[in-house]
Amino acid sequence: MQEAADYLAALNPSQLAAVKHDGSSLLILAGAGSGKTRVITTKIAYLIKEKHIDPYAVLAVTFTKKAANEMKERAVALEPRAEYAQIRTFHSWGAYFLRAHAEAAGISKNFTVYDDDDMVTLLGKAVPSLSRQQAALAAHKISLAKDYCCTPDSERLCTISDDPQFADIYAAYEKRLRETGNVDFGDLIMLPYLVLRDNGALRHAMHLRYRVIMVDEYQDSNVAQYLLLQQLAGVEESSGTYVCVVGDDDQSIYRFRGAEVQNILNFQNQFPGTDVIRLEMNYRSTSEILACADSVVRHNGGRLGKTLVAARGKGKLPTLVFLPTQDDETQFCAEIIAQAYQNGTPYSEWAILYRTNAQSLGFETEFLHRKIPYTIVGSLKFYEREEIKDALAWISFVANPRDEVAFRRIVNKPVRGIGAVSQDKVVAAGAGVSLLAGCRNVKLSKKAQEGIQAFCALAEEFTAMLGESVPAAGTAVAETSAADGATGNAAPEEYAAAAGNPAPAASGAKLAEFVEAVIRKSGLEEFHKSQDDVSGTQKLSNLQELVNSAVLYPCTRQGLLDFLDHIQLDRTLETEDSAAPRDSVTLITLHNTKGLEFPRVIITGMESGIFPRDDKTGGELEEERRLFYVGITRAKNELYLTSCGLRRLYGRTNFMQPSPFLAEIGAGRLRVLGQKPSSFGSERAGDEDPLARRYRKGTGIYHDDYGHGQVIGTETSPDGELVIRVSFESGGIKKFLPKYQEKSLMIED
DNA sequence: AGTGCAACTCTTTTT
DNA sequence: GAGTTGCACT
Repeated sequence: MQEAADYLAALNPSQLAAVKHDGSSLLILAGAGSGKTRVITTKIAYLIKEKHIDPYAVLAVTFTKKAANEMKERAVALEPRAEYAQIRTFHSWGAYFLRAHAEAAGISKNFTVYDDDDMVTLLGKAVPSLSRQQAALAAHKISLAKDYCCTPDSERLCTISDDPQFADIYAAYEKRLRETGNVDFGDLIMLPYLVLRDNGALRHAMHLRYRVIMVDEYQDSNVAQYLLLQQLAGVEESSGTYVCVVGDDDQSIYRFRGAEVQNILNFQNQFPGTDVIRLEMNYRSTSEILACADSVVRHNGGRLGKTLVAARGKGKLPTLVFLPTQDDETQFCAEIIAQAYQNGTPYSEWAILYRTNAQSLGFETEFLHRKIPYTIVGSLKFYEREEIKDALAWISFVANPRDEVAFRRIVNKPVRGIGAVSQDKVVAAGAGVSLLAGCRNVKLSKKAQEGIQAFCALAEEFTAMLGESVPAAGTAVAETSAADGATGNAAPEEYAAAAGNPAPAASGAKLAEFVEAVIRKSGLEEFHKSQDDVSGTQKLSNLQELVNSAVLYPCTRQGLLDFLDHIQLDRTLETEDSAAPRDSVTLITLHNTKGLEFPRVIITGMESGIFPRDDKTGGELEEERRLFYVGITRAKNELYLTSCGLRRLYGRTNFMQPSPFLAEIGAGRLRVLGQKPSSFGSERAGDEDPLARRYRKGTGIYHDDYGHGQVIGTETSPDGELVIRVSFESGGIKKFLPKYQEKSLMIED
């Protein structure tokens, strides 16, 4: 009892109301930093503790593995029985459901998940007339269609693509995908929805099972997820399942991935009788920072509306810094971080935020130079590396020999003389059944035939290692103890030797050894070792990293599938390994900051065209604005915004104007440093510029890229520097900034 | 089938 | 400017 009082006493009145709420659906509008996770986890604990809900009947879904892990951890800390609640990502729940109901969904129970690249590969084969780029575009559209639960025959497909052939392309892709037995990410949501929609008994069983369903970050859910939630909750069937969604419409930033803000805006209509509780007390940021955030997001229409109240003090006024160039920007950031470090502020208190990954480069260079440790979040993706995808393809193929994409990836790597033509023949012969059967049934050239033979032998050997298709149970038991001994020594060579025996690997073996054997025997190790030798890459050690990550899984088919699910459904978890310095500055895209907080934040590149991008209008512009809002609300104590007058973009130097978002923050909410560009109402720069004399109107110019030309006019850049306009004989008119580009501007008489 | 060079195109990306 | 794609050549 005492314990119960304690964990509830930590809540403010609205949080407590959200935890105790019952009787109808609930929408919790949780502003940034309002203790959202605390509310969800406390509610889970409360339901189990106080309301005697069976933990097994609780389903809580999030969007990222990280969020799911954190939620589980914190709920279990409050109530140990929460261990048995289903707390997972939407997609991992989908995978779990589909493994149990593979047949109803029309897929293999040994399915693996195709990522975006795999989709493009498969689509390229399903519709060969598509160029690589067309295939990539169509694959993206197919993903989007699935995010909206549109099948190829759906009437709403035209809202996804106006290409009249799109439905056929989509249908061809689906046919080919079903032949592989695999699914793509969209299927992990859409297929469970379709299965439940069409199977009343199963739906009813789900209603009986899940008495409580909670969804986190609901503003980033897509239509398919909404439809799935509707089926699971049995809204129209009075299932009595309690639904609680938590989110913040102001932080919806994944529309381009199919997220539909309307889900949260319309929740009250879609789930009749919904109560709404707002969490508006912000425990993260000082009030000056929140004032900026509010003044920005206020410019958006169609909000549910929320006003954050700072639980903390006023704090420092956020700072806006105008800088001449992007190099000044990186230097400025490095400088204030280094100075703060001198005064005892750890590097880890700082985060540098940018709109695009490409912007990280300058900071990396500068920080390297100044020996400021940094960590880049989310740029290098472990699972997307060639060697990792190769190894995973082999493993996936062993799990599911209908996997065409995996087959094509590995069958001729290293070279076995099996070219595209031979591959097509094998796939045609084995489609929908088994590509290994296809290998055996197909007639190929002598060279290709030999290669296929070697490939099949490998595949069969690896399959045998999973310890199934055992001829006699008795031998398997006998082999178990023997192999256990070998495993204890963990010597890969020993295992390899043991695996050479006709008897299958035993149940005690670790999957890591299987993965290692696959990598070595398939020739991938040798193949990538030579790549390392030539290009100085780290492919071999990356492969070793993959082997290590399999150590916790048993060497069985189930262990293998679990391992693949883990990899496919937790892709953010790159190797958080060795190189990461303990105390370091975080370099991160604005998107990736969602859910994070830092004592000191610098949002860089606050320039029109970069942030927001200049092609953004209407709803998309509002999404950019929300992204800015997310960025601002990451800051606890200090916030800096930087804006450059000149930026290199795609190899060209461009004049930049300050982001329109800056003007939306009212005057007086920012301390402004640096030279204000003219558009912000600054006085003109001084009169006599020595450069102006050299580059007078009429001056002849020779430029390496553009040839001969003549200065036809001069003006002043946003930061008061001389700008010349040059008309070239070749036809274009270009602007130059002599101060920075003098080297490429030769003066002619 | 593998290599080399010219041409293209550049967001964001939980799963 | 850089990384990638696609074609042509061997």
